[in-house]
Amino acid sequence: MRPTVHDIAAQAGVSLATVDRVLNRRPGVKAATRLRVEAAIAAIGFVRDMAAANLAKSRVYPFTFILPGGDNSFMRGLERHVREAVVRPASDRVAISLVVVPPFDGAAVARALDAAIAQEPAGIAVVAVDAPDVMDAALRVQASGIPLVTLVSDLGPACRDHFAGIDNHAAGRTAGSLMRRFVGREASETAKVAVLAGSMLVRDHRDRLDGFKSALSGTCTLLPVLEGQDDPAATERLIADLLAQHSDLAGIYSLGAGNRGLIAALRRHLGPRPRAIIAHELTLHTRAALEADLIDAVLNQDAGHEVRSAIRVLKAKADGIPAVDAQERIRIDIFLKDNLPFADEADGNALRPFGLASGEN
Amino acid sequence: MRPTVHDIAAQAGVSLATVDRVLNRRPGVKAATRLRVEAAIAAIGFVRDMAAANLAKSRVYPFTFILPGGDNSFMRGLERHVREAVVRPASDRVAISLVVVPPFDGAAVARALDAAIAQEPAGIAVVAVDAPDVMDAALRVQASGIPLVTLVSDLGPACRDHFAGIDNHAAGRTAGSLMRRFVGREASETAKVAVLAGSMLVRDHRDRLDGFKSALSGTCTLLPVLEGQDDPAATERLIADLLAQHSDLAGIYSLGAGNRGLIAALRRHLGPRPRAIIAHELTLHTRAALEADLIDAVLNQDAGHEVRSAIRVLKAKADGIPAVDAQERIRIDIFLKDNLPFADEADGNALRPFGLASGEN
DNA sequence: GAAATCTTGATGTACGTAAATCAGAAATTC
DNA sequence: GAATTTCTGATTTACGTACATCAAGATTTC
Repeated sequence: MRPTVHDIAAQAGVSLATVDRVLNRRPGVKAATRLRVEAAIAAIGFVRDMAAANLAKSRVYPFTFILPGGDNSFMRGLERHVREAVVRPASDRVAISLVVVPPFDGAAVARALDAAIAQEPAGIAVVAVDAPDVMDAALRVQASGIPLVTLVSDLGPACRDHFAGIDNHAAGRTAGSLMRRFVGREASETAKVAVLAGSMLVRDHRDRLDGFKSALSGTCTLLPVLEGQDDPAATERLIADLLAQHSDLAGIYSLGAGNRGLIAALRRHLGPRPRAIIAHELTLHTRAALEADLIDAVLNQDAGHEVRSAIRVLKAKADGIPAVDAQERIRIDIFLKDNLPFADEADGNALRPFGLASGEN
Repeated sequence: MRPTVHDIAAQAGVSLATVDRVLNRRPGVKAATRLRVEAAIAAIGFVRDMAAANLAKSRVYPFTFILPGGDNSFMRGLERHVREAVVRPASDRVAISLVVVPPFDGAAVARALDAAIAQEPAGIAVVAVDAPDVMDAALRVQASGIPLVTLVSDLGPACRDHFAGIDNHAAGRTAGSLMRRFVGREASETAKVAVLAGSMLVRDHRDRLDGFKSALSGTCTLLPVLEGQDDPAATERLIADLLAQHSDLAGIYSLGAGNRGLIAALRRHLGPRPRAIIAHELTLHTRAALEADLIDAVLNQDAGHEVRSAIRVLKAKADGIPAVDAQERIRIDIFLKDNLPFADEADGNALRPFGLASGEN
């Protein structure tokens, strides 16, 4: 049996009340006594039962999550993970309210942030849009003393307490390394590689492109970046034109959303496809494309990890404990056809048993 | 505030005792009443507070973990994660005793299993050695009604309740796919690829080799498999000889331990190294080799995930709840130089704050 | 030496659930 | 209709911690 507060009291020869005062840093304990108690704690190796402590405190952490709406598969998966966290009771004592705003609408995000401030939550997590009014709203959040975490898409260190997402420059480099190797050395310098982005206005996409370029660094010829604006039909046309014009295209890097259009164009395309197609985010679509050999690799950020990490960080901030950033670094997953995880782990289409949280990683 | 058992009782118009009987599947409740209570649970969206439940149960699950000793970096990382679970109090109520046995010693593993049986734990996890006496001991464990989980290395479905490890055939296929693409198409058929194994007597290694071959399927010429027997010096000589004899070697797949010898040989080697070097398990050594461009890719299984998964499964078995296998599937991570996680996440050389579990993913 | 302050002990309630006990009520059997 | 059996209610204790209150002892202050 693990030692309890009673054991500390016995060991230190003090009362339970005194142990409690020491443990919870309450005043009214002589320095000498405090040392005795702390020695006893160390001696018997006491660790506070957080579950019991939280139960006794019956403290709840009201958090607000702000996500973009729309039909982006990744965002919908993210939303599912947030909803899962909403109903998960596991010693978390977290009460999450979820706000969905129109996608790519900075003003809407800013309004949602201001509305959240009024609710006085213990923390806010937001999928940010890189716009001035959002940054202003973020500064207002911080000014009101509410911890703020950006999710997936960052705003820069000045506007938030923590970023729960991947290092997008590293993701771009990873894509570049894969591209370089998949394309092969022989034709490398003359090999044409295209990049498909949603919009260069989003910070993540810019970072990925920078990383991609730096990893490729002169081994390939980069065509001008195509911007699909997250519109499947437009993206499909762009890619179809691209394939028609460059029959010798060596690779495509799709660094944002818009995979549906890309995949549709590839599926329709006759003749040999480029040697290397690399995309982001494992969804039903990219998964199917991987399995059908339409795509070669998918880089992924685990939405579930990001949500749980955001919650952990917010809780730590709310308690005034510094978050251990190294622990909260989100990994960049690489998936080939061969190492695909089960569908229900990757995206949000399978239900879990009632009241059970997912297997934590 | 979240609804509690009291709210269910009020809503269903029954007593607390009856709610408890329904919740904990105790007998003595009429079918009709049970339905009423379940309807009330669904109606008010009750979810059991697991922290409080575990506290009240004050149940502990004594588990025994049996790991191989030796200086294998991966196994030491695994041991660290087990030790971490030992001191983790978080609502787990798990009491783990850790047994370290000599590596590659089937008899020792069998003895440890029998010794564990005598302790009557609620479950046993073992890094199995694929030997007849181990299988016999495993069967004795099962005969005594103790749930058994194999960790990292399997024994086959007949001898255990669950395997907490990666699909090694899939891992081999993944390595094969990467190899094929890294080597390039032009020289493919004549490209020579070597495989380095610890010993073909271990099941995991055989599975990986099979998967590797199937993914390569005639696109490369496979040299005879080298067996380094986990001896760094011997492995280094093998690789040095290999590099000397085949100056046109296109790739090396190191499918087991012995990476230290491989890396040492590569570091000493003068002249161009093979285009593609792929190894298993992210350790300090493979990490450093990746960063130094001595290795191109590392496949990894997350030891922390495996340990936590094993604990979850053992607990579920102990409670008579069927484990949800899909949730417990361990992923095959691919790491390039560019998407390396922080050092202390990958292997076991950084200490975590006292009493804090790792981020779970 | 009396008053004020600081320190400690003793005790009780609370959190949400588990589990046990005992007493009735209802349904079933003969 | 009496004797069983099955079901349900009421109540209590416990888990490990937090937190508040009151009393009393120890120490300091003037």
